[in-house]
Amino acid sequence: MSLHQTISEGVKAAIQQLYSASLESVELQATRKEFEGDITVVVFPMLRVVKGNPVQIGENIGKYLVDAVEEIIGYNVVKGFLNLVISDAYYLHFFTSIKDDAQYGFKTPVKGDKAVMVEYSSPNTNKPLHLGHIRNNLLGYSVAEIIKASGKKVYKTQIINDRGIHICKSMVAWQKYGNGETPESTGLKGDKLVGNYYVKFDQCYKSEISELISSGRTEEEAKKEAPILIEAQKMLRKWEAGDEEVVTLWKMMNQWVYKGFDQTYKTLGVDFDSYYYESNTYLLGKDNIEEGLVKGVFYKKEDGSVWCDLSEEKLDDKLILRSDGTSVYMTQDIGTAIQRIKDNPDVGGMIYTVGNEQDHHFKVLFAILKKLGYDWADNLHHLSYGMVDLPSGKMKSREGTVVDADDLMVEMTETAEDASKELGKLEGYTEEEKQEIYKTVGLGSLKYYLLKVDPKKRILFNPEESVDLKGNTGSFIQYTYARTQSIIRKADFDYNSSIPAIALHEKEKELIKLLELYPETIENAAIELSPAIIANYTYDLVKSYNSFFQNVSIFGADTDEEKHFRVQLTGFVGSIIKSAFNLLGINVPERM
RNA sequence: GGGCUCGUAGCUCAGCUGGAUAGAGCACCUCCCUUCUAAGGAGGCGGUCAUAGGUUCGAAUCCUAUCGGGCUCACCA
Repeated sequence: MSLHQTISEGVKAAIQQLYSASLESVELQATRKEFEGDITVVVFPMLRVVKGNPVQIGENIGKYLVDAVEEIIGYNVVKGFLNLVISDAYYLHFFTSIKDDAQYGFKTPVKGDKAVMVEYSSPNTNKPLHLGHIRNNLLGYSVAEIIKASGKKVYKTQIINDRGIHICKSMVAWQKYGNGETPESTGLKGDKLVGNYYVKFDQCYKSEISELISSGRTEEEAKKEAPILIEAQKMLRKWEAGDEEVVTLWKMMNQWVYKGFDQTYKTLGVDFDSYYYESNTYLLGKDNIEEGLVKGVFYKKEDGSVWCDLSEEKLDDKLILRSDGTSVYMTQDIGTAIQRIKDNPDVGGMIYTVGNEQDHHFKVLFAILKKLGYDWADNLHHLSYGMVDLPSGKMKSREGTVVDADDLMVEMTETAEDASKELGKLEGYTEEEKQEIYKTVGLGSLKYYLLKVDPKKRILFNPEESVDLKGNTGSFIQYTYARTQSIIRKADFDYNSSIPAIALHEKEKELIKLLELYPETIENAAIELSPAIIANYTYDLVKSYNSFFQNVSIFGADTDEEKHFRVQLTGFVGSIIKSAFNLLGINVPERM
């Protein structure tokens, strides 16, 4: 039983004994620093069942608790707040009970609990990954890890947009201007090479438009009649008809892109269990239309188009099938969702990591799936996140203000290298070891910077701030971890033995209180789908540890017992930092 | 115009289902390296929690309206 539960029970018993009334729940909070005590019981809500002066009631409960509950050794009442003093023995006992638990905070998977599928990344095969994708990938990966830690099986997946007119654009441009270039012949990453041809197409398209306009067409006509666009449309039809030449070209260029993406994912440290390709799924969903019509969820208009009535959900009716019988984006998404559950029958819910510009789309998608009657439709979540803005404004690919993912990761690593060299802390390590640490630190800063903010908020990406090593940053936390490891290396005794009774320093108590909150924090982050909760918790823990580190002498302790305990505490704090950062997908260096 | 969302210190952000005098970091100012990693610590300065009402013992938090930023409302994906 946790301390909170013990106290809650105690307070309920006190009210029962003293006032013969019963409480539904007890409100507890951590005591503010200015007051004496550790845990505070708020008396006000009890006034509904117990009549009287809150201060007097607090006094009575406090007196009762000191007698009845072993862990409570004192109390004081300020206004309607009953502050309870918890014994050192409780904290020591609690710490002893968790310190050897390598799985502390992680629940073992519950048998029978349904698995969760997390979709993230969702790239487009003609554009290299950029800063926005980095936020998406980090969020998706981290949420998947957090849910795993909270005790569920997780499948990570991504759907790749590899078909459609826009894909044909880069293919046409490569055919016309590529001269047979390949990633090997140019030394370019495959996704970059293909991306360049996508840009090339756009340039060519624009110049054709202006030519047409100057020869007397309206802008609208010009946009439709540009020869290169006609060519791309022709190619799409050929692709859909299975034309061998086009399909071969498509496959070749896709392979280049995937190879490039893999490299980026590897550097970023994210991975996937399965891949879905739109070229395979774009026809899905049509079968489900018949099912919807039979169930009366969908209806057909005279022109043959199929719609879903969503007036009950206070949403506009949604088109599911065009009058010409072709499907739309929504149709595909319905089909893909159903297909995924078929592929993985143990999955009971899905999380879609997609930007908030699609909030409406997912609201509609989930509503439709629920109407179709799937039991898993209640467990669908849109992990919606805000855009990443630059100080100069929005990222726009057409204006060339996009921050490329690969470039950014290299820059962050270089900045970490510069800072590290300036401080000169890595002397005596091999060049390889150093490079590894620079990478860990550089990427750690980037990841933490993007994850510490509430997902649903927009992020202002300030390049200078993101590489900052001071304050609430990833590298500050990594630094603290490295320091804990240094302490452990220096401790030449076995710090794993049991802990004797000693008086606790205020800073030690604060640390243990924070450690107590760790499992709850993971649970919360899993429910809220927010890595930011873990990030902020870790920062609090690190701040608290640093304060301890600076104000409490570890090796210069008065007694061996104290030294012993402080080293153990340091070791445990280090292990929590490491596992919390694992949940964020951030590595920690053993030294820096 | 309808819907959703955000607005907290000069800047970037925390603030759990309403609880005590709203917290951190950056920046600025003072101290602390002969002692465990100073990428650190101790402290100072800095707020009408966008605005106006309401709900109650009590509101940054809940409700309503207004202002401001963003997104969205396709037989596009």
